[in-house]
Amino acid sequence: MKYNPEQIETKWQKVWAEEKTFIVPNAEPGAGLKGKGADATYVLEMFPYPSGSAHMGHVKNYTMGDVIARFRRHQGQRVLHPMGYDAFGLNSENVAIKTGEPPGKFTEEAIATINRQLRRLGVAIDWSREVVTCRPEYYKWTQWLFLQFYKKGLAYKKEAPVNWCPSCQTVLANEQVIEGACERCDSLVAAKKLTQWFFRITDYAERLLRDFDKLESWPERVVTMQRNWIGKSTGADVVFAIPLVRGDRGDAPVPGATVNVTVFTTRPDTLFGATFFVLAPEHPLVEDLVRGQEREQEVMLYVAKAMGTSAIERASIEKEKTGIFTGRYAVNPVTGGKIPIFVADYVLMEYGTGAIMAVPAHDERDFAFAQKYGLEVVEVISTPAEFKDESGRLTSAYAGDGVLVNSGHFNGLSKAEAIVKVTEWLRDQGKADFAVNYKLRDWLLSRQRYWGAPIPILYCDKCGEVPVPEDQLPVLLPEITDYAPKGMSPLAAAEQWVNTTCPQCGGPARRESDTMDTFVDSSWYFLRYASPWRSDVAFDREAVDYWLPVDQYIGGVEHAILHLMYSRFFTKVLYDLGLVGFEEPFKNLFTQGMIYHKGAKMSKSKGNVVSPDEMVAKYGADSVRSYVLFMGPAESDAEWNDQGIEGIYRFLGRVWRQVTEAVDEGIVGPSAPGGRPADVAFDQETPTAAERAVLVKTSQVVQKATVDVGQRFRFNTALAAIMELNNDIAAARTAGLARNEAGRAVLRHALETTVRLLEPFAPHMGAELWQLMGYGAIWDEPWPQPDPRFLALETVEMAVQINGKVRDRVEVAKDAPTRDVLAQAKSLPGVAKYLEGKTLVKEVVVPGRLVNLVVR
RNA sequence: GCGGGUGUGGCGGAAUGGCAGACGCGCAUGCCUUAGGAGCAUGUGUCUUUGACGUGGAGGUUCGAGUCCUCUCACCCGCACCA
Repeated sequence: MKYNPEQIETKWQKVWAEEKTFIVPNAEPGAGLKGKGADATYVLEMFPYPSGSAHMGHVKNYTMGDVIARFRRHQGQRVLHPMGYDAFGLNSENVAIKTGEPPGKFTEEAIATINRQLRRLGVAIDWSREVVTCRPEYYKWTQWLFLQFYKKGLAYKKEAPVNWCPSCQTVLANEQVIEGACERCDSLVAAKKLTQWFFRITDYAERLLRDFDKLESWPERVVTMQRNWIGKSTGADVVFAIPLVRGDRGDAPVPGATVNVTVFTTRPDTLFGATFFVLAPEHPLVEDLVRGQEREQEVMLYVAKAMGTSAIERASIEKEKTGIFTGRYAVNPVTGGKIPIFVADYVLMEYGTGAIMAVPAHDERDFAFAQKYGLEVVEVISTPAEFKDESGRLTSAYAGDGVLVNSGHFNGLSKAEAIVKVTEWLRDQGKADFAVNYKLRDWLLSRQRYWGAPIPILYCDKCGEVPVPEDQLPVLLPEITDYAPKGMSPLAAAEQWVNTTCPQCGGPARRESDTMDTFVDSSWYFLRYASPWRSDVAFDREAVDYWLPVDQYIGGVEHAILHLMYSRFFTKVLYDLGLVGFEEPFKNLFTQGMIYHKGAKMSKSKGNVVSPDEMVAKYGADSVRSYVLFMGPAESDAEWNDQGIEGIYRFLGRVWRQVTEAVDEGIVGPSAPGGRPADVAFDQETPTAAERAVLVKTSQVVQKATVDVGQRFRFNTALAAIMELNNDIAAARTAGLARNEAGRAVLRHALETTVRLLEPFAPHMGAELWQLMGYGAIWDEPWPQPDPRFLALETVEMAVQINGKVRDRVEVAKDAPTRDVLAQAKSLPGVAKYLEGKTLVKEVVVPGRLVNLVVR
């Protein structure tokens, strides 16, 4: 019987669908369950964005999750392994703009395609829990969650300079801007001042940092990336006074009157060296300071120019810093000295207060600026000579440690001491306080696009901003005909939909026409899986308590910040709202590497796409699944190799042949003697050396595969071990192990074990061979256990080294005493000749491994 | 610039401080076959081959280093004027 993957795979896929094999009910309601079920495991892969069809990256992602899910089921866990679609978003909308067809149509077609592909891959998914974010039964609850955030003051509207993508015709979150360009289309992002909706994620900055401790296993680099993104720095807020001058407020300034500006600094210890002051071009104070003053025109011209410069250009570090003197001065709060105020584009309005104190001696950027504009440089931290020229002038800024100098009564303090002392001193005068600053900005969630969940807010002339009452949810997307963006959401043009009545006063009201960022949809989908059928709540609390948090989350590293941080934020808010009982949604995270082909990421434009459908048609799902995991460590990027899958296909063919032949020979299968496979224990008194070798190999491979799959996620080495086992079985059969009953029993055990270990990777072949062996549902079998009696061979071959070089080998009993091993080793002819006439200095014996004799 | 990572045969990759190159691909030779992008067997790091050398490079620790430490080079990823 030839291995025919197509035939057996469709056969078993049908069985799994008809028998609802992988549909896992929730625990009985009210079964007294509180909290996570001891037998509950939640394995989740990031759900796909349905843009056409699944690619090899998806195949790898979902296969990996499937292997883990099937493995844990074998270990006796109830496994929640659901699937859904992140179905709102620009891709479908752009198709709609081109074709004029509703985006939902394209989306549903893509979903049907990916659905079919995943089923054809044999992924063990509970399809009864499918979640699709663009369907009203889902986005109703996205809107409901928005309203909960809104009620808590965590969703708010404000006017702010935002990132505008001129091509996508919508605003973007900070996280979606990569090097000044739109992450979707690479267009240069422009700064635009607009009124937009935000989530107050900055309120959670500290907890997002702190709760990394609550995670079990996340890749270090993902944590680091989030940490950097949140960008916490500690220091002080320091108030600088700017004396008013003639023309500021009426014509006669009150003597001593000032306007105060706060700056954030991480280096309050260097305050004595603050020789100038800089405002960002966008800083509102700039206009006030120069109004009616001599330099007004010049400064405002500079401001206009700076604001017209693209974000990338401005951010480019190579670019020379520019700036302009305002003609005004600020008072250094520690020295009382007047320092000039500049406007410069190296100061960013988005960070801190948009104003800085400049300490050129100890800050590289300030130093460069001071050099260019001939500003004073005062050393206040003792600086090593390498940073100075012969005359003792600083040649570059020194940011390192040192002792304070030129700093009045703080002289002699260390940097760390001074940071505290200077801040305290100023705090007592009301001029400073300790402060923490974050790089993280609030999450801009509104989008001027059609294909998203409408923001459930109304604007009434009388009542103002009014949330849509919960019982009126969902706010359905209206059907429209023109999807093209025009700088406003296409929804704004749907007059019938936009114009509505105010639920509070009954008067006319207009709907918010912006929709939500799709990352809102994906920030809670993992909760919906617990009870997607509930139409009365977003999720069933008891079911969520039972299944969540997610035990193993798997996806691409490209979501390290966006999706993963937003989901963490959502979970914390829901925790604060009392809606869930945990603060971190994903206990363990695994980020898989990408699959490349011909040296590049697969993409249609490069023409280097390997189609999963074609590969499945040619080699079968089992081969494709096994190959994507055999390519290399799952977390590494890997290059697709057509000959590689060929090799795996041949391997599966060899297993197939090996087992079917054994069935024909009556070694395994209904006609073979023996009981249930799980009971096979090997009770022959003394196996022969050949039998023992196979038994030992089997147990060792069970042990390795269990650790590799269950703990290390090293599927490639697990498969390699199974290949070794299969090779050894083949060799043993060739050598005549099947000659007698004992040998046949050993072979039977080894073959059955091979099939069971291979089954998570190649579930169809596993099911088919298991059936041919006369057994039932392999997916419900317990995972094989190694037999402790057969974890090591009776004798081991040890290397014998002289001075670290292998000179001979010795065969000894596995637990031979060191003394005997040494004696045997020394008597070896290949060793004795090196010992002759030398002094033995040291003897090292590593049991079971090697002997090292050090001679001189 | 800062942070993180990776460098091992012709290729993908294995190796709790203990015999470097498991497993797979490719290649070679032979067998089988009407045929082979099938199967089987054997071999396959390099070299000046009784042996020596080999994990990007240079040092170090150790009886012993791909693995630990120091320096260095190359490449990749993330952040990037963050005060």
